[in-house]
Amino acid sequence: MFQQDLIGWFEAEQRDLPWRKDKDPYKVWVSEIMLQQTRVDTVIPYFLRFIEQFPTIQALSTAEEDRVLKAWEGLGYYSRARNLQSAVKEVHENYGGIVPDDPKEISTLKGVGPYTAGAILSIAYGIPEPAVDGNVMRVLSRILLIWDDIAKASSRKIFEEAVRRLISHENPSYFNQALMELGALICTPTSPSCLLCPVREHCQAFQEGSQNELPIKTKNKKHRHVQIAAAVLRNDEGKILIHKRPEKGLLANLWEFPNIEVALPFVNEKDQLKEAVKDLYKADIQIGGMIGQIEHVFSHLTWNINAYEGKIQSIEMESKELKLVTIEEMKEFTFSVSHQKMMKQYFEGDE
DNA sequence: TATACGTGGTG
DNA sequence: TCACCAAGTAT
Repeated sequence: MFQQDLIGWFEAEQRDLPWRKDKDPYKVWVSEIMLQQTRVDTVIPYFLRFIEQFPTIQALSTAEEDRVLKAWEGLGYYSRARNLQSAVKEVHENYGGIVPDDPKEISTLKGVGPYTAGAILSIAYGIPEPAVDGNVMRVLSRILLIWDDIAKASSRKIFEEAVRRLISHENPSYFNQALMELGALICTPTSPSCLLCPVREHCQAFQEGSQNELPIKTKNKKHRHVQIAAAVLRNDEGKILIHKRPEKGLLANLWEFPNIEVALPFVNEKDQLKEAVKDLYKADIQIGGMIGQIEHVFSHLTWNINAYEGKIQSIEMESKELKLVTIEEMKEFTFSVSHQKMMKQYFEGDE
């Protein structure tokens, strides 16, 4: 029987992962958010530090957002962290600190979409709800010979219906986790290990030899490139000017060095940056030499940063989004990896 | 429905 | 080198 073969394999072969130590709905929740579009090996150290720092719903709901972002620094998709804290506060205040076990209720929480709702409900509460991620679509497309394009949003419900038909009501937690684990370890995107697969006898793609043609997934478009000019600016005390990014959009609420998107060609960018800093931050600055050129690739765009050093002649510090900090203080603020690269270039050239 | 949203690993 | 990816969600 398919369910038995799948779950039996999972019981024998599952990886020893820190979020599998218990079924605390809060910890399951944190792990599922971190694992969105993110590799297991990357998540492990973040999960351990995060749970150590914020062990309970109570702890996370009362934490400073800046500390939460700092704990997330380097993990990417930072709105996950802010949505998680917002949703945890909601549970703390309106659900008595108990993660709801109802599909409709849990789905109203920020950052909890159809996959995460199903994952928490099945893993923490043993409720037979589908948890369809990329692994599950890949595995089931092969087992059931489903040729729909998994890149299309409309395909997910096809797989959810399949899971509703197949899911073990005896152990929905292991059933869902086993599908994902199988996708991660055996039924991989390229060159799946069908000869090691515990359910190959149930797999229609294996029977007809089409496992390498599935799943169907259309390609994404190539992304755009953006030219950035940025500067590490110090005043006569040696303090460095940093700026908090807007609360929406790319790298929301993270800190950065003053920078602009270069509209006009290369030659003027130092002047453009100087003028922008004057307008935006009411600062008179002098931009000096280049400290580095950084390419930073996001999922949907690439930044090509020309980074300069510079001096602050005068500045009106009014805005909360602006700070002059020492190098030591700077470590307390959350920066994107692109700006960490700048920092590194600057300090390597500073010796 | 399509696009914005990060990062580091990989064949 | 580089496209593709890895336990998706919000808008």
